Amino acid sequence: MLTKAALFPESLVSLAEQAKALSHPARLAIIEHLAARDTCLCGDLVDVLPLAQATVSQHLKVLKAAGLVKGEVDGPRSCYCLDRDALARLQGSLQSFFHVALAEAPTCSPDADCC
Amino acid sequence: MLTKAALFPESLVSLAEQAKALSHPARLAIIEHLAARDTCLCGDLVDVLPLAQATVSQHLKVLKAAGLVKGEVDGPRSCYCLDRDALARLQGSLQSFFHVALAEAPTCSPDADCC
DNA sequence: GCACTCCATCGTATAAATACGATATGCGAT
DNA sequence: ATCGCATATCGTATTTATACGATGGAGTGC
Repeated sequence: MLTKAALFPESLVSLAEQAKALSHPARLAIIEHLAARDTCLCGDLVDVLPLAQATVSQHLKVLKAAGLVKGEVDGPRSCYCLDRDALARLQGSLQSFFHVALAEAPTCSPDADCC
Repeated sequence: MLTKAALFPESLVSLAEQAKALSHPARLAIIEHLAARDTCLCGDLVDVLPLAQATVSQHLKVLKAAGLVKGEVDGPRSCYCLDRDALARLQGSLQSFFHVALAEAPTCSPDADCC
C-alpha cells in the first residue's frame, strides 16, 4: 500500500493484526477444533475443513505468525496446539479495547442533535 | 474467490466478518475517537487520522456495514456515533468464543507426546 | 534401497482490501 | 440562483489475502 500507516499507535496496529488473524471463518474453525481436543490435533484439520491441504497449511501459518497457535514437527506429522496464553492475552487486549469504547455516554441520547 | 466458503457455520462466518471490521488500525482508531466524545463526532476524523478524506469515508462505510457505527445525515455534515449495543454484542460473541477456546486442557501438557 | 504418507512451500490465479484524486451531491449561506 | 463546505461515491492503482495444484522433503515401513 501507499500508506502512511506507520502513523497509527503501535497498540492499535498490533491489536488490528491479531484481529485479522480472527477474521476468517476457517481460522476460527481451526481454533475451535484445536480447542476441542485436549491433546493437540494434527492435520486431520484438512478432513474437517472444506479446504485443500495447502490452504489449511497456509491458515495455520497465519495463526502461527499471529502467535495464537504453536506447532511442533513431531516425526512425520505436524502437531498444532493452541497457545492458550497468547489467546488469553488477546482476549485481554480486546476486553480493554471494548471497555474503553463502551465506557462513556449511553448510546447517543435520543435528544442529541445528531444521532 | 473460488471458495466453498459457504460451508462454514454461520456463527463463525459472522464472527469473522465482525473481526474483520476490527482488523485495521484506522478503524480501531475511529472507534476510539467516537467513543471519546460523548456527543457523536463528525468528520473531523479526517483531521485526526493520517488518511485522505475518501479513505476515511470508506472505513466508516465498513464500520457501518458491520453495524458497529451508526451514521445520521444531519444537514450539511454527517454525524457518526458508536452503536454501543452492537459493540457490546460483538464483545459478547468474542467473549464466548474465547471462553470455548480457553475452556479445556491446560496448555498442552509438557509431557504430551507432541507439543 | 523404495514406496508411501504427511505436510510445507512454490507458483500462480483470482478476488478483496486499501488508498487516493477527482467528481458529484446536499445543504446552508450569500 | 450561486457559492462554498462537508461528504459520499466513482474510477483506478496497488497491495494483500485466499485458494489450489504441483512439487519437494522428512519419516516410516517394506
